[in-house]
Amino acid sequence: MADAAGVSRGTVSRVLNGKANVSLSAETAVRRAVAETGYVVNRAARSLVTSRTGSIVMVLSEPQERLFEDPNFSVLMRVATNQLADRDMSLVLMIAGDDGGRDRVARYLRGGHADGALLISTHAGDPLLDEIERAGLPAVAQGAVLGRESVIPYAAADERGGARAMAEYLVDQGRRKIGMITGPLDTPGGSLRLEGFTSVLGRKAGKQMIVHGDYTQAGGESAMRKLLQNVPDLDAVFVASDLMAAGALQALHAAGRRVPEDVAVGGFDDSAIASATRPALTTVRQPLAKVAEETVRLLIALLEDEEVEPVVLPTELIIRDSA
Amino acid sequence: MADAAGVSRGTVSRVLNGKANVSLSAETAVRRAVAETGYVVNRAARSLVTSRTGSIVMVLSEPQERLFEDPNFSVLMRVATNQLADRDMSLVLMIAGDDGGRDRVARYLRGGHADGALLISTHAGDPLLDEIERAGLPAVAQGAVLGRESVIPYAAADERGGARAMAEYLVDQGRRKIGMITGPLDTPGGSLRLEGFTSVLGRKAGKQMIVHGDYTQAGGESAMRKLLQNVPDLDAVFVASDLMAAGALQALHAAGRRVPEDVAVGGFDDSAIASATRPALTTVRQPLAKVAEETVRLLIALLEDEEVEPVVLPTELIIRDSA
DNA sequence: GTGAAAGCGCTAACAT
DNA sequence: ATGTTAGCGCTTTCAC
Repeated sequence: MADAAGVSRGTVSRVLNGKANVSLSAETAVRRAVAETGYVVNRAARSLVTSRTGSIVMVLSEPQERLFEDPNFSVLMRVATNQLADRDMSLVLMIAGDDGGRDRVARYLRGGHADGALLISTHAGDPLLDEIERAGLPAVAQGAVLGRESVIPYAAADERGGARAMAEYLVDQGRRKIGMITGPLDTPGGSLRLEGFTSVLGRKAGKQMIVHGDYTQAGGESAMRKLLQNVPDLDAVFVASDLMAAGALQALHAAGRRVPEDVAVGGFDDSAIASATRPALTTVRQPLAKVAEETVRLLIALLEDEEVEPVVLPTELIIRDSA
Repeated sequence: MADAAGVSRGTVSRVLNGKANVSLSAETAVRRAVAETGYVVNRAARSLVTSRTGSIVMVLSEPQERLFEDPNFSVLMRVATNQLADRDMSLVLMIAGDDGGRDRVARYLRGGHADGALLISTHAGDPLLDEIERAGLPAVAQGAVLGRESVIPYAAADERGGARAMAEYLVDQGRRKIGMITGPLDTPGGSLRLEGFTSVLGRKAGKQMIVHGDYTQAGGESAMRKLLQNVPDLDAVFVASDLMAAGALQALHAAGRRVPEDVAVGGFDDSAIASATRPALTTVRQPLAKVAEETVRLLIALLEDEEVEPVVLPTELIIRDSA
């Protein structure tokens, strides 16, 4: 390569890395040679000397079943690959759904195989978090990591605000007995949406009005059954995800309740399923693509040693037929 | 590391790579030292000398909108990361949705940055295919790549058979005017499901009975409208994906047709949405996880220079309420 | 069975 | 502004 351009290896390297102190003629010669020979740098060799890998890991901390269904995640993936590709970095995917997976990810990170980590739906108390902190690896999360909000920067939708908007809407519609089906409380979507809900309902959000789900459709269905059992005269329910809401609709249908006449149902996410259910779901739209973009932007900033602050983006109430 | 174990670097390498000619005592010493020092091999250095990268690329050739909604894809991803992680390989994700993306992937492959490629929903005639062939890179596809069935091994569901089963079922139910909404014809799901359908309906599958969709819900909805316009007395429709079928249900509802009384609707995939629609979809279940497993198994076999044959797995008719 | 040593392709420090 | 050179950490001959 250096021969083909008639310059030294050092100069080739300088051109390829955009370093200063290269004459125009040398640069032209190198670029021409690169084009002619189809030369591509060997990343392994570069990585060996720079000790940067040019790749970042996307860590999915999710029990298997959710991965099948989560819409957020594919958006983030798309945005992340695109945005990283622009900087010639690549995205490595790892799943830390169980101990074995977490171990693998930890080994991988410890091995210095990645320059940074993108944390997806990491639960509070995940041992991986200590590992990352100890390794001093730049990391950002999509959605706040509960309890680590100040150490791990994140971008997220305004979970609390979105939930509050939905709760207020249901109240404004004249609903009096409003229940909630939450997500797992160790996820921000689980606890923050609940917080938003109770901040509006106050003491009316009694213990028997709240049932915890697991973000699956089947989970939403059984949670709804339980809620109906707890509170037979329920007239509205706020479900923390559209998928669970779809399950809740089925349970309500099976119980002979009309939606929205007898029971109003509010979802969260505005995922594809929201407009497919019957009745179509009134829900809270999350600006997923924007959240994903911001998440990646934060990581890139971190890699360049810039200061970063968490980003919280506004949600939007989408009114359809279920409430 | 070599010092810590009291042996030479060469011996350490032999132990770590499971090579022969290592005494038990040396092996024990090395393993102990590894455990004590927390040593992890430097992949870049290894890669530099072996010229294997230890990673494989998953190439998603999909216009952006589908990625949001495709269920197959996350299953494959999960299976692939797990299965590759078992062999200490990592999965790099690339999206080749447009020319820019394709270029990036091509550059990446040409640069020898991956040991193999996992092709997802690659369309017939994708220029990337030539690139891969030229580079001699081991590659397998999920779903047949139309026109390259014999050069690119693949694992897939029996698209044709599944479609045939659905068509036969609709006929057996006494339906006479059966339409179809297909996927894009340059995808195996598009053309093979159509083939299965016409193989049963024969000349009854006239041109105006077939409308092409794009696998999106909105596309299914508009395709259904068009179909109703073409054939007002339609009494059944086979839709090539559940998501499009959800759209079709909405169009039918809007047109005042009852499902299944007036029009029977059959879907394909048995994805999460199939049981969420009302009425719940009668559909064709694809063994996604199995397909994903087989796809990865094929690639691994290929990496080890074994002979591989395409794998086609049986589908199953799932009868619910829509037909 | 094991050590010594060459070298993978690159970057960065040092000369010039 | 550019060439020269010393490694980066590993695997792999080649001796022994």
